[in-house]
Formats: sequence, C-alpha cells, structure tokens
Amino acid sequence: MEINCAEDQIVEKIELLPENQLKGLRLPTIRRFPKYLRILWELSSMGRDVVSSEKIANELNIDSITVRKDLAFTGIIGKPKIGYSISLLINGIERLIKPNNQTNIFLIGAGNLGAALLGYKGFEKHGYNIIAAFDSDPYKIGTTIHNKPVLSIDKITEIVEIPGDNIGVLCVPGNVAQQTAEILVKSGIRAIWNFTNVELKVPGHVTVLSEDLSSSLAVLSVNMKKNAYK
Amino acid sequence: MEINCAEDQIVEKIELLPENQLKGLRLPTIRRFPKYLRILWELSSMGRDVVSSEKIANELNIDSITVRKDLAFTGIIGKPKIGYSISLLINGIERLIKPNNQTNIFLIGAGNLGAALLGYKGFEKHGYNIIAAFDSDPYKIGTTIHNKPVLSIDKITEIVEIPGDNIGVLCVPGNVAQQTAEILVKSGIRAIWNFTNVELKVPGHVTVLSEDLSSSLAVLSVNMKKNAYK
DNA sequence: AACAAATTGATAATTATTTATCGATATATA
DNA sequence: TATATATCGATAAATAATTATCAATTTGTT
Repeated sequence: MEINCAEDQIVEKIELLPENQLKGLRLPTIRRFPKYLRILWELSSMGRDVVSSEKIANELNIDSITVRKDLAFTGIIGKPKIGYSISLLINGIERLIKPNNQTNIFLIGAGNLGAALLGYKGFEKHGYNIIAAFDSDPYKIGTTIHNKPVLSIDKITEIVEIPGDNIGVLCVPGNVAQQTAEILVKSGIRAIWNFTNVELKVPGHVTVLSEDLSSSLAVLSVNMKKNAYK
Repeated sequence: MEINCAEDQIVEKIELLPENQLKGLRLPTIRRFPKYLRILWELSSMGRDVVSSEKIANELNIDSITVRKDLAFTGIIGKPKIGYSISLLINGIERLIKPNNQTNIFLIGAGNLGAALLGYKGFEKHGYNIIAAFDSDPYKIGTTIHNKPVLSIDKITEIVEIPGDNIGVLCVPGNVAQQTAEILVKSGIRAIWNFTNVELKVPGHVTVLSEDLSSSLAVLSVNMKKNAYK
C-alpha cells in the first residue's frame, strides 16, 4: 500500500513545511492552536486587526507566556505595546495545522456516533473534505446521512483510487475495530481517527489518534472528588 | 445552589477517599486508569488472576515503569516475579475513579452528538446513572432516545430535586452554551462535561471538563505531516 | 524631547512527567 | 540448597511543559 499515488507524494512534498518548524511542536501546543484560531476568527469577524497574548490568554484561562511561546512557533512576531496581527496569526497557525490541500475524510461505521460525526462542522472549517461513510448494514447502504452517501464496506478498497491524503474515522464496534483498521491500512489510508476503545496495531506509516471518552469520564470523576474538598 | 441536599453531602463525605490519596494523582495517570481497567476486565473475564506491569504496558504501548508508578497510587502492591492481583487492581482503580454511589447524568441538547452520547455504554459501565435528556425542540420532547426520556429544557431546574451528584453533558449549539451552562449551575449541577467549543465560565464549585474535537484534528494533522518525513 | 505604559521575546526557574538504574524479593530449577 | 530469573518498587536522571523575570521596543502623553 505504500506504492500508490507516487505523483501525489511529490505534490505533497512541495506543500510540506520545513521539517524543523514542526519538530519542536509539542502536543499541548498543537492542541491549543485550534483554540487560538477560534478566538482569532471571531475577533477578525468583529473587525479587529490586532490582539495581545494577554487577551487570548484570558479567553482561554491560561497564561499569556504560554500563548507567546506557542505563537512563536508560527514565526509571526508581535509588536510591543500593540500585540499580534490577527490575520498573520491566522495564516501562521493554519499553515501549521491545516491538512494538505486534498485531505479526505471517510467515516467507517455509521452508527450513532458515526452519524453524529458526519455532521461535524469542524471538518470543512479546518480544511478537510468529508467524502462518504461506509457501513455493513444493508438498510443504511445507499442512503445519505448529512448529505454524505453511505456505501457498502466492501467498497472501501476503492478509496485508494482517490487522490490525496485519506483519513479514516473509525466508529465501528470494538470487536471489529482491529480487523477494520487492517482493511483501512490495506486500502492505503494515511491516518486513522479512532473512536473505538481498542488500541490499534498498525504499521508505522499510518498515523493513529485515539479518542477515549472513558479517560475523560475518569478525569471528570476525580476532579469532582478533588473539588469536594475545596 | 450550594444549599441543597445537606444529607447527601454527608453521605458523600463518608464515601470520599482520603484527600492525600487523590492529591498526587496527575492528569496523565488518571487518563490511563480506564485503559488499565479495560485490560484488567478482559483478563479477568479470561480467568486470569495476575498480570505484570510489562504485560499491561505492552498492550498500551507505554513503558512498564509508567504502569508501576500509576498502579502505586491504588495502594495495591505487586509481588516480584508474579505481578499484581487483577481483582485487587480492579478494586483499587475503581476506588479512585468511580463516581460516588448516586451520580446522575443529564444530557442537554439531544442533537446528533447528544443522541449518540445517550447511547454511550461507558456511563453504566463506569457506574453512572444516565437519567434523561433535555431539549427545546417540541418534536423531540416527550420522545425517548436510547430508552431515555427527552424532557423540556424548562424542566431542567427540577434536577436539583434529584439526590446525588448531578453531571450535565452539554451538547447544545455553541451560541447558547454559556447561557445553558448558567442554567445548569443554578439547577445545582456539580459538573459539566462540555462538548461545545466554548470556554465556559462557571463558579469554582462546578467542575468542567471540555472535549474539543478540533484540538484532536490538529494533532492528527500535525502527526500526519511529521510522519511524512519518516 | 523626555517619560510612562504596554507588550513582546529571550532567558531562567520551577514544576510535571517520563524514562533509567538498580537492589530486593519471590519463584522455579538445577 | 544454591542459583538463575522475572518482577517489583525506590531512587535518580532526563525530558517536557509551565511559569517567572526582565530588558528591549513601540506608542502615547506631558
């Protein structure tokens, strides 16, 4: 599956950021970037031109030093007494976190959660093309959910035909998660956004990001207990 | 809203863990506990009695030292050459992360995501009681989703009547998120699991945990780009 | 033009988290 | 019984992330 779309690989390379700009980027910083973007988009729509790190920090309940350190990764420099140019920041952040031009989302498993994710506005807003859903339920196949077609899971190998970076959003039951992931890998997928609670085993060239609601529930529970003492 | 259910407060205190057992617990550790639980539950169902930190670590692709440090918080001690008692570990972890006996979940906003979360099996599995959904859509009010009643959002203040710790799962549109959160606070909620992309402002006695899919998408995107260099 | 205020960005300090090292111990085996 | 081995748990080291300090700079004000 590494052999497909040699041309696309080249196109992609051209659009890549210099490696060292990504290198120092750490997880907490990356996770904050979309939060900055949301604030910047809003300020921009209000007609504002500049913003201070302090202002952003207050909106997010974090420290302004953290904001400045994060923003430094974009290469955008602020002016003392003034702050940062909002439009430059938006460009700078998007350059770091936006997907490459042709990045396609395929949703696997159009159950409750899958159907909900098909309606997630963030895909388009952040530059992803959500193409279709795959399911094995004959009653769902042929229908559309949020205007996206639901296709037979047997058709999944055809995604290799689609040019660009293809991301699979895995929303199948846990007991078929690993085998479905393997089909995705064979189909030439570059990344899996894993909403099952299974730890997937995939080759190194495939990027996996797992969501885990039970982890969050645990945090909520412990925070509540800690909060009871205050 | 701090004045309700004095008796329940007392009951709750009795069930609380010693404060210092929670104190050192850090976020990464808390987030791993449910992952350990899943493995332990599975091993237990297979009839296994003991497990080594190395085995757990391999399943999760983490370091065994991390596992041992995490498990130390449970107070359970393992045996050299043998490992840990699975049943003791399960008890120990649940003691830390399980909610208090009567912890109720209310879902606010029965849209796509909300409806999906109503079907989330993790609530029951981890000891939460999912009671009802609230919505403002008259076509939804009076119906059930995943066997849970959908009630008018006007009824929300009545949750203060329900004994126990009440958690609100916030799935409303972003533009009404803050105002809905304030209603929840007035209604005596103790925690909010926030699935909107708004940073909520709530009093200190209310615990908030925010999910943010766009943060995850950013991580996925950057990881894909980094992976392209390898 | 001098000064005050706001804000950045660099460096340093602190705190959090992961990873390494290693002695101690329980079990199995020769 | 002695020895080898797996494994824990304590301590230490290394890495990551946040927070503090402060000089430099830009703008506005007297």
